[in-house]
Amino acid sequence: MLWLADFFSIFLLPKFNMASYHFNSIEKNWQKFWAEHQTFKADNHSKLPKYYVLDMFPYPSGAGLHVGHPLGYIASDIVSRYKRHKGFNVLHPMGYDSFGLPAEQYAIQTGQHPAITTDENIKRYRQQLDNIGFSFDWSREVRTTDAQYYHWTQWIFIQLFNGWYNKANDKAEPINDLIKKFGAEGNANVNAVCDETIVFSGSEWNAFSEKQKQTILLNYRLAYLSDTMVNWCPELGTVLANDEVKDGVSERGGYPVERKLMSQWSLRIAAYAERLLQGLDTLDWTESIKEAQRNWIGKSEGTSLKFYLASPLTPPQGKQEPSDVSMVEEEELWYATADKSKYRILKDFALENRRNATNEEIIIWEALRNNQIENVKFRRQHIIDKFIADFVSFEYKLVIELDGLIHSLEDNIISDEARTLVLNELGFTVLRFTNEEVNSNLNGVLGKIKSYVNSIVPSTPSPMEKGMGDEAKKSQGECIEFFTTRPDTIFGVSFLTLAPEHELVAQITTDACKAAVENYVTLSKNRSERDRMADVKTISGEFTGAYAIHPFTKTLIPIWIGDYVLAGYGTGAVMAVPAHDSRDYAFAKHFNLPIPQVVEGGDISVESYDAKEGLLINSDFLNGLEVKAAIKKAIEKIEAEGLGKGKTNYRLRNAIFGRQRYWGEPIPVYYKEGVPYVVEEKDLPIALPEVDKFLPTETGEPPLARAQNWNYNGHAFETTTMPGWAGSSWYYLRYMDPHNAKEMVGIEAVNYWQNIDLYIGGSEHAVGHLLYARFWCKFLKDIGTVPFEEPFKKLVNQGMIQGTVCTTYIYSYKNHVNEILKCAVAVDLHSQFKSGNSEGVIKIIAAQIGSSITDCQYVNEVNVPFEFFAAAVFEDSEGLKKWLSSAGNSVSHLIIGSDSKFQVKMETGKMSKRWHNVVNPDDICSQYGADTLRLYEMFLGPLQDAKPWSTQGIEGVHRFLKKAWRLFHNHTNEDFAVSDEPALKAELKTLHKTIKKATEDIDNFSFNTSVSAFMVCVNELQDLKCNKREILEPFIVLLSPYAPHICEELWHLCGHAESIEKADWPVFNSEFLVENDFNYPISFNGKVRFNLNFALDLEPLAVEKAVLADEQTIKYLEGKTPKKMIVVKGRIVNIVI
RNA sequence: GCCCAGAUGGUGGAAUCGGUAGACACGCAGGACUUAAAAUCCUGUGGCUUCACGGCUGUGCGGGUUCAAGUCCCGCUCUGGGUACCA
Repeated sequence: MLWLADFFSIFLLPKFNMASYHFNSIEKNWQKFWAEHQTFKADNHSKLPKYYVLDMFPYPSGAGLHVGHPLGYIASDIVSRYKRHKGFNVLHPMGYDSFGLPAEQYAIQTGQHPAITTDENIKRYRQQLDNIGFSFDWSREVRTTDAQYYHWTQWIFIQLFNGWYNKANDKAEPINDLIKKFGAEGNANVNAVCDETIVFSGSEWNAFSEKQKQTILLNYRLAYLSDTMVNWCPELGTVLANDEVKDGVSERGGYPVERKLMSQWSLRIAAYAERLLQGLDTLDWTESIKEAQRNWIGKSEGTSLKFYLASPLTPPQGKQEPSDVSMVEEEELWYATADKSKYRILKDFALENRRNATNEEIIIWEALRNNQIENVKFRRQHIIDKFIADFVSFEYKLVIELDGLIHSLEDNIISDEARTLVLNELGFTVLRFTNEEVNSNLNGVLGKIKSYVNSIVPSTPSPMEKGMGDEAKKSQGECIEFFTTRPDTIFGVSFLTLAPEHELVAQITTDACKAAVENYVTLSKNRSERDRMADVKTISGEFTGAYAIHPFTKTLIPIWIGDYVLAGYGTGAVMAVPAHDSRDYAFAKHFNLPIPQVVEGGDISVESYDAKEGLLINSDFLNGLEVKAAIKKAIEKIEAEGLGKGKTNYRLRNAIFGRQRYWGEPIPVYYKEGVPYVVEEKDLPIALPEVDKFLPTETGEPPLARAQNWNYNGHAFETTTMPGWAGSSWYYLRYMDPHNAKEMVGIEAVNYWQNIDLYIGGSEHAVGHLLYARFWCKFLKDIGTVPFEEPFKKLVNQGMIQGTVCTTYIYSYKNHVNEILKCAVAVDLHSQFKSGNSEGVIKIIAAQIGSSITDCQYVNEVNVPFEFFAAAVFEDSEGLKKWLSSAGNSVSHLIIGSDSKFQVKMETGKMSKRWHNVVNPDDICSQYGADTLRLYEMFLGPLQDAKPWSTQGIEGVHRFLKKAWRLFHNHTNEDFAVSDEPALKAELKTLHKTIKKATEDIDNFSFNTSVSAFMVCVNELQDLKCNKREILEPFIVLLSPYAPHICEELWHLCGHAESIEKADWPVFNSEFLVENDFNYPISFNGKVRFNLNFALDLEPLAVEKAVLADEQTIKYLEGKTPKKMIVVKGRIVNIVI
């Protein structure tokens, strides 16, 4: 193919075709010219209006660019070039999102440093991009893997760490201000987005140890360390964000993902939930992307609501006391006072100790519990710092220890003296008693406690006493809290459902139901996330035997558990209204529970009526109200009675920010006594260290733990790295000021360029990248780094260019001499095999191979390169066999279809190395030229639509360029020939029609239609035999954004020394399109029969008269009188008979 | 299930405001030039019907509004994308 083209260009064309269109040399020349003249360099100090066009920068994968990548880049390039013609100072940069998993996976397999792989891939990408002639300002290139770049990614992390979200001002503020406030007045009046509401005074804050302060501050910081349930992917050895997990497997690689509790860096994106939601309304994005973000943020407004239990809580196990603090609160309390790094272990020990209490311990506890001694509240087996105290009172800062107890690991190592010392340091007094004392002289022991308690004044509530606040005391733990968006349906509640994991399940379950409930809980625990997701239809649950009291009707409501209720959302409990919620309805039907209707509408005997419309019935004080009004009234009543509060829930979770990976930005954090600190800004960047292997350590720590001297002034560095989206969340800012060594972006640069006028990229980033980048932008606005709140004003999603995926299936079989062989088989056999008809498959294979087959097994499916196939069939069987064997699938036979051709299953799918269907744009460029590729990709259809790649039609576009070229050249000898004669009216009309269309189409991103307008223009000019400069020069300016090389060449042939890029966009003049008359379509009852020409200034009445007088009209009227006549000036005439 | 987008010739698609459906291109058929091929150019090309003029029909399906509907409204079917026991 190639050699033929070369042959013609070298030997034939120069001889006979002096000036034909040699795209290869033309394109190379101009690409060189643009690079040498820095034609597309953007100026930060221009007086011109600015226009910022951005493409989503690519991850430089090993497969190189495929024809799908440039689609969006071509569109943005057209807009950039157009805007330059229109007199804008255009910023159109490109870079690489070069941290990522594939390079690291490759590094693990080969030992090759990811930086090397990445560098090679970038070189290849750059070459491919250059071939297409983009007008990028390469002097501004950024790479997320550059230390000069991730310096500032780390800097942003530090700002997040040093920031907290002040709800009062609805913005992020410096943590130092918060610390000052804590010191002055405590946190009672701080309205922050934080994890826990610990209340302390200013003096208490000042009395806290450094460690305690830091622990509390972590609850406020926007970048924080916490124990979170994460999506752990063992195969990849890392955690994944929610949007990186699809259907229980990793989006990249498709490996299973499990839920795991880990200490992780997270970003408090949820603080910005409302602003992220509100901001969407101001954006020029497609509705579907905005909707996807709204769903992801998942705002739901409703109310919290308490149901009191009908009977007091029964202890689930003999030894566990009725608690006035629920287990959750107890755990939170532990967490507040415990050493976080040891918390997980300690918690288990504490629970274990409680369950296995010694006799002496039980004796003391029976005396201390329920405020029996001097009304002092004691807790048992409570975690303080690294220790588990046997008994503790926070008000009196008193710890009571019994000797002879089995302590936790740490306790065994550290002596009792040391324990006492540390506890004293924390402000506690320790009283020690031996088991013998307790057994022989309990009264003496209690007396000592009493006299101590009476000797001191109890302290005001401390942070440790969180959970002992008024609210907890009032509730007395005997209620269950719910969240509902439909408080109006409160009278339709016929049962309550708790998640199987709900904390109260064990405590409320009656003995009669205990076995079944425990069984069910175990069952749901063992069901993996994936099973639970896959199996949505099966309804399951158990009755706990317990009842709650309806807050208004005071009737008894049974409490069930069911795994359709998620522990992680709301309160993990649902007030079930089966008549008006489809899931509750299904549950009620399945277990035969009542379905009382409280909103009019629908047919409750068939299905639930979920619509938020209708009048309330059977609902006491809500009767007769519309749903909306009823919701309002119900909330008022619930709040008035102290049963709950109007509340807004968001589905948006805080973003986990750490990855147990090597190839990412190091998190600029070090640990001092287990407390995280950020490094000083002057020490940035913290460069990614060298490691011997890119794998976790033997002890399971991330790869960075392998690095030598991985510490900061002797303090160990964080070993996790940032996730892939860190670098891409702010890269658009760095382009504005890419070489600034002092700041991430200078204020002057960001004030000039502002936010992005046009952002083009794939819709696969709908929630991930676009949401995170918006979050960071809002944060950067809060801290004064950028002057705008939304980074991307207008977003256009280009559709994916899909490839063809060809699949064949491999079977292995044994022949008559017991040899094991393999054959590749057509699709129809595979479907038979799958449906269990292996007998039939064996028969067909045997018939083809011509021998008896004793055994036949399906082995796997193999994707075959598309280039082997013309149209789902394959004739070169030896070639295919060869390819299969080179891909590791040696086959002895191909099973041929009835048409004696080998058939392959063909589907459209993603273009990827994996499917062997990547089409390289370089091939198109060398065969047809970059201009043809650019025009063709635009001509394929609307930018936003997904389309399978095919080269049919590319000839037409190429032909068009050749035609355009010929307009400038003499027909006989092909010399350049443009005339300076004035243009004719018809020629000007064609030109201005095209100016109008091309201008409007770019503004509407309708690039396919403007390509067709150019074709129409060239066809018309060709018919007019037009070679006039007055027409052709403006025309190539119009065409140049699409096909810059050929236009640049023609522009210079026309005698211009400067780049066509500097030419002004032609101005449309409507005068040339003015028509004096119009060929009216004359229709009868809406059917067009013929046309009549009238002057356009002829009034409708006159047109009507003239039409009626026409003999054709008379013919079609067939003697009837028209009932009505419509004349639309310049459009149509319709006669109603 | 829910949300969003869409459905037009053999194919990709056009019709931006309710006003001649199928622009432009591919493919196909026929022709010109040529020893031949390539390249280029010309003609035709939704379906049915007719020697022809023409007629009928036609934008996923069924209704409706209108002088006029691919376009607006109601009810479906199917396809693509997103999302999910979110209370």
